[in-house]
Amino acid sequence: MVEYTQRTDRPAMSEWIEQMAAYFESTEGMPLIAGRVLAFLLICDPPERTAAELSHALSASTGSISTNVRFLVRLGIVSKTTRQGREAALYRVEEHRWPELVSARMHRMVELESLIDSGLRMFSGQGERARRLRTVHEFYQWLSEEIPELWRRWERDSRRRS
Amino acid sequence: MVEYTQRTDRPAMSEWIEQMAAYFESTEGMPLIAGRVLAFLLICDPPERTAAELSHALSASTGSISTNVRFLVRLGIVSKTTRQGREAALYRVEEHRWPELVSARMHRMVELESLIDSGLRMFSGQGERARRLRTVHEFYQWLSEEIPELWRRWERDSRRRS
DNA sequence: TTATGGTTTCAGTGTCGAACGAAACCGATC
DNA sequence: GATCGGTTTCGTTCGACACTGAAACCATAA
Repeated sequence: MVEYTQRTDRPAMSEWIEQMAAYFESTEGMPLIAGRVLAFLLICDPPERTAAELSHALSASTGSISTNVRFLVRLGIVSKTTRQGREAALYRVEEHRWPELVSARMHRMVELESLIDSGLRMFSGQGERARRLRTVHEFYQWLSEEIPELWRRWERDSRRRS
Repeated sequence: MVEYTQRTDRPAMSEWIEQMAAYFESTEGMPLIAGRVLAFLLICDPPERTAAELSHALSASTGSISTNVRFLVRLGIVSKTTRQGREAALYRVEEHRWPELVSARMHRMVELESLIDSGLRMFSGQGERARRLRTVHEFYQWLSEEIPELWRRWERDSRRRS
């Protein structure tokens, strides 16, 4: 008889997981299963799980778990640990990495600055064309100073807290 | 003989438009055509265009232009103006709205706080489970104070500039 | 009223990617 | 060696959605 390792206990728990997955799907474009794995790893006890356990707990195919877990590892929010004498790899969420991910997301937003910039150089001659671009550009110039500043502040504040 | 209203003049221009569209597709999940329309409206001269002109300039079907222009209008970054005595509506980019859009995007990121919060309440009993959630929660608590602050600063700085 | 741009609606097409499940693979144990 | 979990690879299915093009629609001008 198989001992299923703690399925998503109560309905409330699996509902919370679904909401998390839905959030990541809609705002980050993350596959549903990846979001479920991430959410589950945040609250499962013990915190380390094998791919097989994830597959059982979330009733997703082993194939899907494999690709999505790899996705999360590449993202940097989940880590894979192996031990000798134990064939199964263990996955756990690296929750302290969360701020880095959000930071990276914001930096990608600011990346648009360089594109706007090149457009501005390209059409600098024409007054009206440049006007609209300049308005957007001024904003990104401001933002691209503020965002790094924001994360320096986070470093400082979180260091102080601990 | 038909007078095409200024197709994407030089190859450099249409390439810039493609890069913009690609950016919005990859980081915002925006349809390619919507990104093209947005980019084109940022640099076209004169700045107001009819749907038919957009269709010509970007060689996209009128149907696609219709749906994507509506999408951009609903987003708030493009406006539609009609005049009496003129059946064609004119579209123009509302470049001063750009900061609002970026702000909205960031606020959606912060929305995760409430979900994490509810999870935290749900599992507050168990020590280990709550630990990971609390780490993430502390970050979002900090962030959800900083983000509104950031935009207050933008209001202030941009007012000063003008 | 009819004719003339222009715009929207809608059904159909093609593409992309999420998810599955079976087969292959890999390490460790017996 | 063979066996046994566990993991990855891979071909396939399925659904979503971007895009098209033609038909319907609408407002103005003749």
